[in-house]
Amino acid sequence: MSPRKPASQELTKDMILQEARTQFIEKDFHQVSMRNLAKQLGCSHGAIYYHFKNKADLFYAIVEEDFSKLNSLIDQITDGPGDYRTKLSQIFLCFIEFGLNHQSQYEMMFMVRNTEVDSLSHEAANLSYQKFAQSVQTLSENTLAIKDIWSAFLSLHGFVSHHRGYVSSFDEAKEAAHAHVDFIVKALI
Amino acid sequence: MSPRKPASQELTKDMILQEARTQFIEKDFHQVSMRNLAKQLGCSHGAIYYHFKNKADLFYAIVEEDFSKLNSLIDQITDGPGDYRTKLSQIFLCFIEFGLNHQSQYEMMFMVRNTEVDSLSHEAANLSYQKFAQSVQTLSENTLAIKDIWSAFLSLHGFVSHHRGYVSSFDEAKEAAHAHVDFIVKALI
DNA sequence: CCTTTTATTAACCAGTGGTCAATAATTAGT
DNA sequence: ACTAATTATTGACCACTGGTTAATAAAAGG
Repeated sequence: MSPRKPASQELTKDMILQEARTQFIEKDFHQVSMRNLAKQLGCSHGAIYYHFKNKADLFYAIVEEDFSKLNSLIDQITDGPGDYRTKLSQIFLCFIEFGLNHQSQYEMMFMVRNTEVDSLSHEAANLSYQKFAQSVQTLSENTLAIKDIWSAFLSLHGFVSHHRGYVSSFDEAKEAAHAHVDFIVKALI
Repeated sequence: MSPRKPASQELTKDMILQEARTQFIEKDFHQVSMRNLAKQLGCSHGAIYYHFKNKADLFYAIVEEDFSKLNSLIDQITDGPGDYRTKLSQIFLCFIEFGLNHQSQYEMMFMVRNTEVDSLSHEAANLSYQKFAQSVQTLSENTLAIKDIWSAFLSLHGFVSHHRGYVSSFDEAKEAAHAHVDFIVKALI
């Protein structure tokens, strides 16, 4: 009713992000609506627009945060123990695991073709690939061709983008993922 | 104004399909709206629902027709001249070419995860893969493992689904496509 | 010529992302 | 403590979306 709530009930960016994250697990970017978020948060949908420029901006904040975690994971594997080939497989599996355990984020980063989202996620997706490619490259001590690394990435992308929606987590596609990674490594080495 | 137009101006399924096809080249399933189709056709959007059950039904008619062309192309290559390895590459390239020259159709068939569309396209996508897998299998004289054929398919899918939206036709990704196909064949044989 | 079938419209429904003037709660300044 | 400025929220609005349906005019059939 009142145009501003008392301080104890005030909306924060974190509250919005938390609710958005919750819904983002079950639904994708297009299925989560600002109005339903507002309803769950007990505010009007207009209030969200005070904290975030628009829908893409809100969800990109989530995507960005999660993808920085993926970069850390890749670093951990690259700098960790194990031989070249094992590490390579680990990175590939890690990418697939991330994609299937953060399906909405993956979709927004690598699949949504949308003028609103593009400006944000296009750059971030590129950066994420750079990270991937650089790790693979250094790991192979520059023996791999750039175009082959790119093909490997696209092949991983194919696996994730196909299974998205058909499995609810990486575990359900674990075996298939291992087989696919073996396939890619075979082409690569 | 009048509730029914004179016979000369009556709407037909073909007119709707034609307009939908035109817009489907430039926009994807979600970007083409029934209302805009109607506007271009000079009718009310309700009229379209007399000819098609719903939006998914209308666009699936287009997708179905185009994908049967893909199946024919694969057959042509399989039964045509050339050695095993050349044919294999040809089929892979053909799949990519089709995907990038019919991007909206490809998206609806293999990428849209939507309850309305799923029931229709899920089955058709499966059938299309069956065709692909069977051709590759017979071509290799049953020397290839089923899981490897599946991996090859997913790798092709990764190429198409990545380039969708970034290139406007196969030609713009021709070189990259050849490199990617070589990559896949390397893993396969 | 009358009746039935068929194709169309326009109003309607529930939903979407996004904007904005009005305004109440909070904070800053004196 | 009082006032002025700032800040956060609402709810009405806009222009869209897919989809449904009663009314009805044109066409077809008897």
